[in-house]
Amino acid sequence: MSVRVRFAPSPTGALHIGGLRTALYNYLYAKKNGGQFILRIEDTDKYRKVKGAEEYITEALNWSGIKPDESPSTPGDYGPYRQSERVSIYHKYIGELINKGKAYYAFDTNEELNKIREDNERQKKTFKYGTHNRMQLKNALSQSDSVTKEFLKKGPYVVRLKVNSGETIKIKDGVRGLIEIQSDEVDDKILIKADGMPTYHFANIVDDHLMKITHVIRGEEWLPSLALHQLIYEAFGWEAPVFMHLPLILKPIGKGKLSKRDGEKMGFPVFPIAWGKSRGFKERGFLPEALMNYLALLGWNPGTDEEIFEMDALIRNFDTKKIQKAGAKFDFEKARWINHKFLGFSDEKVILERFAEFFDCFPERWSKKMRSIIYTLLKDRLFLLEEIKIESKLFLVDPTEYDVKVLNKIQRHDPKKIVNQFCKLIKEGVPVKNWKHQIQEWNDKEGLPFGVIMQSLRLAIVGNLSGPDIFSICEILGNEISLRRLENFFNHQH
RNA sequence: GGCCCGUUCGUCUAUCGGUUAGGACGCCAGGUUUUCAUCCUGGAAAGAGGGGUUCGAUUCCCCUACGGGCUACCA
Repeated sequence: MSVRVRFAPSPTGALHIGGLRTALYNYLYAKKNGGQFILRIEDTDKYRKVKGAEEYITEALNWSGIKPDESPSTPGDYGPYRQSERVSIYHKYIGELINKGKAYYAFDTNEELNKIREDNERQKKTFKYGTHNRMQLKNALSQSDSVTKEFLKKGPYVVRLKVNSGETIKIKDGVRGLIEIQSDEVDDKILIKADGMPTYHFANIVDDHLMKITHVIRGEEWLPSLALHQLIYEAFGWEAPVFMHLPLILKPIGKGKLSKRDGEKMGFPVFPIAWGKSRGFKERGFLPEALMNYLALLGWNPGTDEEIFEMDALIRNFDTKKIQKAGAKFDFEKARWINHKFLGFSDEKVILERFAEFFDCFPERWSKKMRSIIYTLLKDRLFLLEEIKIESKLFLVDPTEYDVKVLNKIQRHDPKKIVNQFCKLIKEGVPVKNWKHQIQEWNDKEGLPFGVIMQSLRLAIVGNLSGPDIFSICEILGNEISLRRLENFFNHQH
């Protein structure tokens, strides 16, 4: 049987890296086993549905290089599966469960149940709709058929799963091994809501069955629902897929799982691509394959010391046996480092073209060749593509201030005199590649420490002592601008 | 509170009962770069605690502690 996996997000907002990682693991598993990966939008909650979220998910996955292998068979529809479009299917299957006596209608209102919940809480008890109290509540089991019929006519109603008492549910999890849960811990969960929509639990199982999903790889937050899901499979008499629950991605500092809001708060992205005002990994200058590499390593390892993997290597090496059990804290620094590595071995031309938006800070007059030269000069310094903007600033803006500390340190060697000497070189038309030699000759008489000469030049050209090779900078700047900067320094009141 | 899952350097992790507990990020030091960064070399840094099982436990079992998740007509 061919491996079929799915990623099933609900469109309640942007996908964050936790969800993305789940998608990635599913994708890797499918590709590793020559199976199919499908995308299913779980939009059964019309109140929480967020406009644009589905499009976001599709785009984010696309950017990440995770492409679904299948679309609904509806003509003209190339999008993902949507549960909202499959409501009639769920209705058909809930009928089956009701007929089998595995599910039943219930009529308790939200208010009634909330009141009981509150009362229970005051007594420090947990309310569970189930064997021990369902006969005291308003449903098809506790009422006569004629009363039920009337309620059904009036509506609204829900459908609940009938969970038996005293059973031990045993399920094997591909990551965690055998998990045992007492059926009394599972309540008679609602399968069909009052608005006629299925709950996640029900739609999920029906779809996974119908779509012939063989492996369910999802976040650990679903582990408590596992028994319920197993029970639904059993109620239908269906074979359950293999479950694998992934450890959660945790906040880098503080408590709890990483949330969508942590992004802006902590200064690192949590979304693959921009969502509203918050910039994503894409906008910060991550190569998608670098992000995938980092995400893959967050909760999984290849069992070797190797850490840098492109997608095909990820697929080749992926092994669910190596999935971690404990939650992992998100580490932005490491993600940056991996991106730096990818930048390091990526072809410059490809970067220039594929990530053109990061070179928008370059003036139009700069030729292709010029851009390439500058990027090459900057490349080793970059961790994120967004840094190009800051790193390239020194080519665009003449310094107006000079690092005072450095100035004080070299003052006694008369940096102006040194700078003036470089001015002379330019005026005499000496090419940059000969500057070093010429200035050394000049210095034979002066006897200055060579470091001071270099520092003076750098200070005059960029204003401080950081940045790439100063001669390369002058070469790129050209004689005119270099001379201007040197003269500015010369005329500056220090 | 109840239920479930988890626990190796600060972080991500390796370890099929016997290891000087390995690697990576970050950090520190040195080198290269006559700057900074990159890069290279080196260093500090870990088995939550207590009981078992065993000739021997980081590794297997139990308890405690701590961390996480769930506890909706949300997913």
